[in-house]
Amino acid sequence: MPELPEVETIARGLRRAIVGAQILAVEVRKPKMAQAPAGLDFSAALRGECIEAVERRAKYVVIALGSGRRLLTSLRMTGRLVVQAPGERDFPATYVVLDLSDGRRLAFADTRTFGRMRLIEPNEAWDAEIGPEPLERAFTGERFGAILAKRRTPIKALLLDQRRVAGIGNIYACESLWLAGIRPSRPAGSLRGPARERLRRSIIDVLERAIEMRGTTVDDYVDAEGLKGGFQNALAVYGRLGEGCLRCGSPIRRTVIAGRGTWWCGQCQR
DNA sequence: CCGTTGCCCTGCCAGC
DNA sequence: TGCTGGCAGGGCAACG
Repeated sequence: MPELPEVETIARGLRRAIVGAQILAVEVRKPKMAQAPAGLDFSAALRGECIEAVERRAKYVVIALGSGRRLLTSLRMTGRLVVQAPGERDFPATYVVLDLSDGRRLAFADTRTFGRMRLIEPNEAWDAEIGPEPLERAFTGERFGAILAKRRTPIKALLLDQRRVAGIGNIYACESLWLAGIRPSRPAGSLRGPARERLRRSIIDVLERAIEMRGTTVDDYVDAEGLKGGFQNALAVYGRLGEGCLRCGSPIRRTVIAGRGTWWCGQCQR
């Protein structure tokens, strides 16, 4: 499930691989997965574009194009964005293929077809509603405090809300709350002082360590080279129902918050 | 405005 | 063995 660390890993891999390449041809095999602004044809608009940069914003891979347009990719749960050598076989469920000038291909595959590519006009403020990047300087204690203040929603639900903080998904929400020793159901606004600062630092720490280990592969995730991540071996709570807490030994519990499975330690998360 | 619920979609797996 | 139902979940729409 690509979240911030996985998307960051993919974006870094793509940056090395495809910046400077030109898009020669585009094949869309499932039209709903390749969206363009009104009046534009996705394939025709991309044909001939140069790839100038690859960035990440929240859980989106952002490919900056010569025209000033941008190609966004949202991988959702099972999406893959992989660079393939000439003649290499398709991944299963490959739905959009960009043929590059050097013969390689950028393939977008997704078994569950929840993922999307979306072409964005140069001046479109597509990320106006998305919250601050937790690994940037602007994610200060003061800013985090303002985001949590007076919110009665469970802190776990708030962390998953991309309008509040960018890039955190279910795995890293669970892991950050465990590291900070905070119960996932706690009202966001009840976190103040040291607990709130512990959570902010835990979010940053967990995301940075996960990026170092090239993300978490639970089942599907692979990076731009098709390689699995390593952080699944460092998970403290996610998916560990009934196993011992790494801090206190009591069994990890599972509940549902905001419609998502939530793993946590009833003993040391308060 | 705010917060919650349901839907999209397929693969996997426990249970019968 | 083969089927079925439940679960996995990011982002969005609909609802109260």
